Amino acid sequence: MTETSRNSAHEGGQPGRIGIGLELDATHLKILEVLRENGRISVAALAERVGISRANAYTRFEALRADGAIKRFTAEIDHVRAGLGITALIFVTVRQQMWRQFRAQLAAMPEVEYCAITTGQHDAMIQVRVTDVAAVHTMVTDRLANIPAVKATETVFILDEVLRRPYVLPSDRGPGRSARRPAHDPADSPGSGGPAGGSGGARSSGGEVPLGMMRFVGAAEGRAQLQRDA
Amino acid sequence: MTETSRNSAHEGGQPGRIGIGLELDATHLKILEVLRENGRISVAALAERVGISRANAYTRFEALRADGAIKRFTAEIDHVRAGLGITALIFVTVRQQMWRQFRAQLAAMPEVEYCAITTGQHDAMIQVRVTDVAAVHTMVTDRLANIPAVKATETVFILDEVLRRPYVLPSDRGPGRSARRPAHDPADSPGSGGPAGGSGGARSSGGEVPLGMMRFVGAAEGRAQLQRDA
DNA sequence: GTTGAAATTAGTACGAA
DNA sequence: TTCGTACTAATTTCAAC
Repeated sequence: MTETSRNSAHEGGQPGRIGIGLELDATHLKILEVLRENGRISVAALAERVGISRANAYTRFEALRADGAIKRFTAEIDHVRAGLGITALIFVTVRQQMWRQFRAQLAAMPEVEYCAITTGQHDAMIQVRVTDVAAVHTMVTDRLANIPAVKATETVFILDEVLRRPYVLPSDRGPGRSARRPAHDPADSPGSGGPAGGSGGARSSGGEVPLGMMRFVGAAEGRAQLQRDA
Repeated sequence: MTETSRNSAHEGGQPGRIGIGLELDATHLKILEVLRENGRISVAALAERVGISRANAYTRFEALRADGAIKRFTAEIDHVRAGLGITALIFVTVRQQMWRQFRAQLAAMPEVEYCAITTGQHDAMIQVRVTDVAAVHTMVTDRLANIPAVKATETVFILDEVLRRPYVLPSDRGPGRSARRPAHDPADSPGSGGPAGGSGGARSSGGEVPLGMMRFVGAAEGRAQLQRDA
């Protein structure tokens, strides 16, 4: 229920159908644009803001929902007012072939708001919200340390959340640049084929990383099985 | 409009009033609980699910909105279906006394979905969503590198988003544990007073960090002025 | 894909407990 | 404060164009 979609996989929509199920046109994107800023707007008002008829808005709204382009509607809550003033990032190194266990344990931790599998030095990044700094320490040393799948952790505190956009859309880019494929020199790509298939040469540097350097690989050993493990 | 609230500051609610403006009781939390999972629920249905009258639900709903506990309602969008299949984290080291410029430049980058100021090796972490890997490279080398405030970057790709909860609430914890202050030994805190006032001793380690180690400081030089700079 | 009308539901205001 | 009810306004649905 709380699991998000895989980057490269579908999420239980129509079984057998992997790719896109709905071709999003400019109007669809416009609807998403309005909806991400005001998720409680009525469809009637939405139609007016987008510039289409109400019936059309209802049809498209329902299509976006059914297709999965809109996953859910949610309220953005002020964590500080809700009593969770401390936010931390915990970078986790996961023991190989224990991803499934790691995922299961994560689901049982209510203070975890976000978890992503990453390339680079660590294997996963989790964001937690707790009441005080001590709770972070408890979380890392007591709860995470007791998971066999967790090999090592590194914790960082979030001092300030500068920016949070309610989901980026390709239409955010100016009309001059293509949304599908921004203009660039095709020769200077660091690696083609996407990160999910990443298994290129190891370029792990120890100290300060110069501008633009990417940690593309380094902890990919246990990640190949990720696709079928969980 | 897209700026989120400071961890330790208010956000333009009632001027002069810093702390909490509304004491949240169990019913308020219950409302938030429902609303974060279904932001489009009608107040009538909300009242029924929470177990209060409609009039009461309207009053509390409005109070939560006015107080700022609910910041906004938004639609969760499937970035892959929207055409932004690549997600990356860029860790940025910011040149001292250039935070204001850094923040301003960030606002002009539509592909940035989230940016947080952190403790640890780097100063900020930004999450970007783009169409392909090449766009990440372009973003880092062309756009970020041209910001004088940016000293160094380190990029990591997100292979999978395992978990995303629509905002964690203190009520997520079981009823046995206190929401305000979880039971723990007060002596084993890594540092008291919260991370916002962080200026403790430097404990920066170079290689693999053992379990539970925290990068509490290390790049705090330019961060003290953060409170008044931007 | 659009417009317009009917049915339903949502939002407001009030007095009572 | 909270609840219940009645009133008003809006939204959603469904029809025909």
